[in-house]
Amino acid sequence: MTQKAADPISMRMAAFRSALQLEAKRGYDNRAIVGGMDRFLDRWRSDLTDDELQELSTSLTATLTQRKYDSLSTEQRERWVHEALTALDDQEAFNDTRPESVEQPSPKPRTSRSQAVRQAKPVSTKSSPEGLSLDSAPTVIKGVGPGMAVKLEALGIRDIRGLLYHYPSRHLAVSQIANLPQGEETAIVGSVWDVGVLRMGKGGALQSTEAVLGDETGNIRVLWFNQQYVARYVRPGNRLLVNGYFRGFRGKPTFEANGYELVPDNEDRLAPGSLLPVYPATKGMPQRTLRRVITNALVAWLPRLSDHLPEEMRERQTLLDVTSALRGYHQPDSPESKASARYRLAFDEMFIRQIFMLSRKHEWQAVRALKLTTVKAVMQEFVAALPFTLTKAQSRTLKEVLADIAGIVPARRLVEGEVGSGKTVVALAAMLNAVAHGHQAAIMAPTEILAQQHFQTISSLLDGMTRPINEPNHLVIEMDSMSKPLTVGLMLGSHTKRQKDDMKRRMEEHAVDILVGTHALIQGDVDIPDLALAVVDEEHRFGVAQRGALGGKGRRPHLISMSATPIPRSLALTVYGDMDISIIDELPPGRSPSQTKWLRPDQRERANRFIRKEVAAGHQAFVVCPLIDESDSLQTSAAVEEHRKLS
DNA sequence: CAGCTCCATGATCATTGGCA
DNA sequence: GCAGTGCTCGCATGGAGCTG
DNA sequence: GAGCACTGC
Repeated sequence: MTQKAADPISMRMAAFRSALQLEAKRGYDNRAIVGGMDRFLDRWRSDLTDDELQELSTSLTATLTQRKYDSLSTEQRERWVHEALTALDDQEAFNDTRPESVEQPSPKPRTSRSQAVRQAKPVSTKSSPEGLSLDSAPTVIKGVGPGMAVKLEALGIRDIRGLLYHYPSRHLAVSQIANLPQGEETAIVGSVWDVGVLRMGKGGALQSTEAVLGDETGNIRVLWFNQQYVARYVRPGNRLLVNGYFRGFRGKPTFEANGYELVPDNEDRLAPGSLLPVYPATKGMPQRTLRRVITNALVAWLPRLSDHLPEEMRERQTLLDVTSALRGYHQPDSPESKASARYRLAFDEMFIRQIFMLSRKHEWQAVRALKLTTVKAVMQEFVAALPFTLTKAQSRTLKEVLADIAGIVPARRLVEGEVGSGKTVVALAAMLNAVAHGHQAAIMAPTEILAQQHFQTISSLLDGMTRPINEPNHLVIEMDSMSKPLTVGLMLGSHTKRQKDDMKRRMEEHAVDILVGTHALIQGDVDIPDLALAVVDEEHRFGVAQRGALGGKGRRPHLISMSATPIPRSLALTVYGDMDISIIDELPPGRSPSQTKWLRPDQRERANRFIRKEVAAGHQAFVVCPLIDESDSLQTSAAVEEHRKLS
């Protein structure tokens, strides 16, 4: 190591002292310091200026003349270390009594600045906290000015709350030097014994910083590639936090550092076993700064947070209070405390979501709907006319739906079931029931193709009852149990304006009873004056906002939502907390459940063989490709290419 | 496609001094 | 609102993966 | 070394 900077003598003393103490702790095996004690002494002494040498006490000078620590016996080493420590004490006592002018002959004033490791200031807001809230700009935090506020904004942080809730994306374990894990990023905290610049790379073009860091368990070489300036920032005697990887390089154990951060001596966090937060960051915002700023925010604001969950509830659920949870997730002292903090914060997210959902449901149901009591005759005729019998799951779901719409509280029900499970049958039954009361119903799909499919399904389900007409996009149904025929209309965006206008007019005149179409079209263009029931397919964000679109004239339609997305019930309850849920978990007989297989790229030929076999047996297959034509830049398989391979 | 964030990777050369 | 002054950041490169 | 944040006016 080279390029010694002149440090205040006290820093050098501190480094010497910790080296001695570690040596004692390790049983005087001369391994406390890389290279051994003798080399350390040489280096240490050669760093002193002549003036500084003059200032050394005689006992310390004597100690330093000791050579060949290596050759001493353990007892001799012990004695020598003891003497050296005493000499250091003397020296420091002597230094303390010296007048100030002699004390600070250091040529670089910056030492005092860098060395005055930023103590956690008792007040972490700039001005008085009066009039500030969690919504205040982050610039009220010490260390945050306009420039930094811009960078924080890029991270989505625009107020104090944003800082407190800027969660670490991961944590690093703080390890001791003696048992650093291999191949896993960790953090270590230790005292700096030596720093210097190291030339490497071709012609020594890379100037890297090398340091020796020690804790109670040992010491290690730390390396910052191509960051020469670290050597100017870090001084011997500093307490330093580094994160990085422990690797052996050509037999030399080396810690490849990614970051560095000075740690105040009185800092009690960062004990071995605790966890260091790693935050999502931006250019110009190293982890060190984010940690500092967030710590400042935590210190100033956590005490002022009040918990939105009542204590009784927290106890019942064994949840931490918010304050501890936030502190515990930002700065956990163990994996366990991180886990319990995380649990509480996750609970909050779920809980708030639930509240939001419930309020949405509340709002939806604040307006009355039409009572659509079950018209038994119609239901019986419909079920009897079906080309199949309803499965148990379908009957159950239909019953639930019919019960919903029989009340004045607008229904909000999600019917979940995989493709082919028969959701449309249930929806159609409910719509017929609405029509039996003399009202209108609509079913909406996300795409034209799906809308068309619904229309066809309805047509085939009611096959025996359709009356032939020569008007496209219309279906006329005659049921014995109904006093008059009913009309089903299909409206698509691709229809001509004339067709659409015609359909709109018929809807408004109530000449159409059931309308099939796409979400956008029905919500945007059509006024359905007597809408009593709306069925929405595969649209999960259908909320209160859309109520206006659905004849919000002091009345709400019942809402049935359909989804084929197979998510577990518990998750569905969370995500669709504003809806009641029915699950059709049974396929009609003859339908085999679909199977999903995942194959690796090298198993492609297996898939192709399977396809060929099925096709040969007269079945069909389809392959989904992300592109139609092969592109130069993208390595994905294009439809054209895939087609060639398979044919 | 651009613009990001994140992650992994990077390892000289020659002289010198002490010792056999 | 301004100026002076300390404090902090300041790797380079390439690939992967994400988002507008 | 350059910009930022803080301090003191």
